[in-house]
Amino acid sequence: MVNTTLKKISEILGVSISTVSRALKDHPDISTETKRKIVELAQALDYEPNINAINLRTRNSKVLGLMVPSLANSFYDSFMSAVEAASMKIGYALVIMQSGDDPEVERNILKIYKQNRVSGIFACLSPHTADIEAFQKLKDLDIPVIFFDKVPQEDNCHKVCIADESASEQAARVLIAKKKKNVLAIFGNKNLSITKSRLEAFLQTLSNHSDIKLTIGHAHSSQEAHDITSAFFSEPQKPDAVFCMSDEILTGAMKAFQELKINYPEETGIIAMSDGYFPKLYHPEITYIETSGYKLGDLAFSMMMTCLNGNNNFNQKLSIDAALVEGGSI
Amino acid sequence: MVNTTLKKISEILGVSISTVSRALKDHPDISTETKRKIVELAQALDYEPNINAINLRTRNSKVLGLMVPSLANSFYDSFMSAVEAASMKIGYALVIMQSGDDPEVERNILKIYKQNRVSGIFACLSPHTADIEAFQKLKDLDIPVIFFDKVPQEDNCHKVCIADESASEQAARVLIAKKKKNVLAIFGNKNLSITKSRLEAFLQTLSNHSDIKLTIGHAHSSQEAHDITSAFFSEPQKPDAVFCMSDEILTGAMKAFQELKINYPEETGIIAMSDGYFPKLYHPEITYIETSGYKLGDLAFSMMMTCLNGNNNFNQKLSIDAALVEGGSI
DNA sequence: GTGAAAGCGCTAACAA
DNA sequence: TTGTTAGCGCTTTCAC
Repeated sequence: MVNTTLKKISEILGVSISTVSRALKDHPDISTETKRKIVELAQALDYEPNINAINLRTRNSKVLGLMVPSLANSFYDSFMSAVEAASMKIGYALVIMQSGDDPEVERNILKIYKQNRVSGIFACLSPHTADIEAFQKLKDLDIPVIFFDKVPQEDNCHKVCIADESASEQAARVLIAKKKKNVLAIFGNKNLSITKSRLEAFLQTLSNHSDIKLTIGHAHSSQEAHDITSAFFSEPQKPDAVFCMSDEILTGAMKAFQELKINYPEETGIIAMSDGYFPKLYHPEITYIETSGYKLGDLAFSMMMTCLNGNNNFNQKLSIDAALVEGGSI
Repeated sequence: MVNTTLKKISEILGVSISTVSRALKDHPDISTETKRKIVELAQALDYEPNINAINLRTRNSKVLGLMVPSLANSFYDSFMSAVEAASMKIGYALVIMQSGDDPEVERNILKIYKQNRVSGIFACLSPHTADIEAFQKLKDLDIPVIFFDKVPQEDNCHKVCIADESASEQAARVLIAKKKKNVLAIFGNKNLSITKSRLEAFLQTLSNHSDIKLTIGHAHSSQEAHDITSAFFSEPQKPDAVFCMSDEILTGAMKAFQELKINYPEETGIIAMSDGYFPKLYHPEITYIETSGYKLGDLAFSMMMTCLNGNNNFNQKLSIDAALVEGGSI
């Protein structure tokens, strides 16, 4: 069977296509009686407008693109969840595609978005993306791009991020306040800008506290975080606090805690940066600096709305503040 | 600026629109020379075909819909990840929308998919969805629907599931093999068919083992699973094994274990059904029956392909087998 | 209050 | 080998 169209309805009722179109939009010109008949028939025939025809005619689509390295990541999931919910609320559909951290796939995704004439794009870059020219070109077509989380260095673009510096500064302040003296701090991949900014602010905050012995580790996986933790707690001088830059690192460290039967917060404290899901899995719950994917999603979406409403000529980086959530682990 | 169109290219080159169209499709009719000129100019002008026009003209879109209760769920994430990757490979885009377990939102999503003239739909129902008539109507429009995970009771539809019966039967067999005598089994929401089938097979398998004392709990959240576990381990007759129907329940039970400092597998065993991510978070790792979202996604996608290729007249429920993964927790 | 007509960008049957 | 034409389903201006 084929979809109901305005033409079909107009033929059955013996009116013109434009009358049907107007009636269905509740146009004031159309008489109540005609309107009633048309709306009734449309309902009976399960009429749904063909979005493709509308987009073609009106030259704008209610579709947004969202490009992300991987769908299987709880931070991005909450980001997407927020964006999807907000989009649906205003009648936009979201086309989500994963790049697998491959710049070539990224270019391909961009092409698909262009072909689909999306109204805007949310993009989280792969660490290997050197060149954002393809993104910049979209400006000429009035397609706004909001970069999130992993954003480019360039200034002339829109980006939203976690306030990394402030967040890891807060974590460092907790360590100071709790009078920790021998801290193991585990960060992620050195090449990621997110690692760099978190590490830098962390060191900066602790720089005038020479009484704190600080050991920095870099883990590329949960397993590596486990191994690092394990190694340091086998030494005679055990750390009295562990800092974890991310959920991935936290789960690795906690597995080591369980393995070595380390009691926290008594024997040692632990603090993390997280969106809050994993810290609540443990008992006692982990104290963490909250970096919420939901909030970031909301922020990105409102920036998108600003662009879509024509205020496109600002180049701005917005950050969301992180807050300390006490769990009792330090 | 405005997008490049066939017309624009044809005007510049002084040829007809159809020549341009054919050249860009590498149609054999067009001379090599004309083809070269056209392709070059198209590239220079960043030409990308307008999908809306193509869809309108060809009456079919390369878009699939995927409806899921929530994006923030690791099982669904891996499902979506598999479906998205497979879709992209054959040039389809995925429109993901979350229902929030609200049947009204589900209806709305369906409407949007219909308006967008998607080629097919993957759907995971909310527990409250009583009536799948709206889905069945899509058959008339030749839009295949593949239900996954939470599927309707009806026979005349396509569905893919974890082999729930076999999976929970395997879990029960482990309990028997390990000679457990006092088992706490925590299941999910009673109204879900997934709970029903898992529970039924579990009970069935244990039915001729009257020496095993079995307590069934139902938890609607991780917190409730925690509370149930906590309560039962405060009794004098502590269980010697805990079975968790899902990750959500497992994490709740494990939090209780940590709180009560229960040593497993020594004091009590624990076994779960999971896709494997959460069981590996703990030490010792949790023994589980694997229910993989990726595999289910692949299966759903291949079923979709079958439908899209015209083999739509089968009503089938396919399941993927679950396997035991030993973690050392029981 | 309603209709006719043009056109969004593309494909494909038919003509030359 | 290339061009002409009609039409996909819709919106919107202009006319009556």
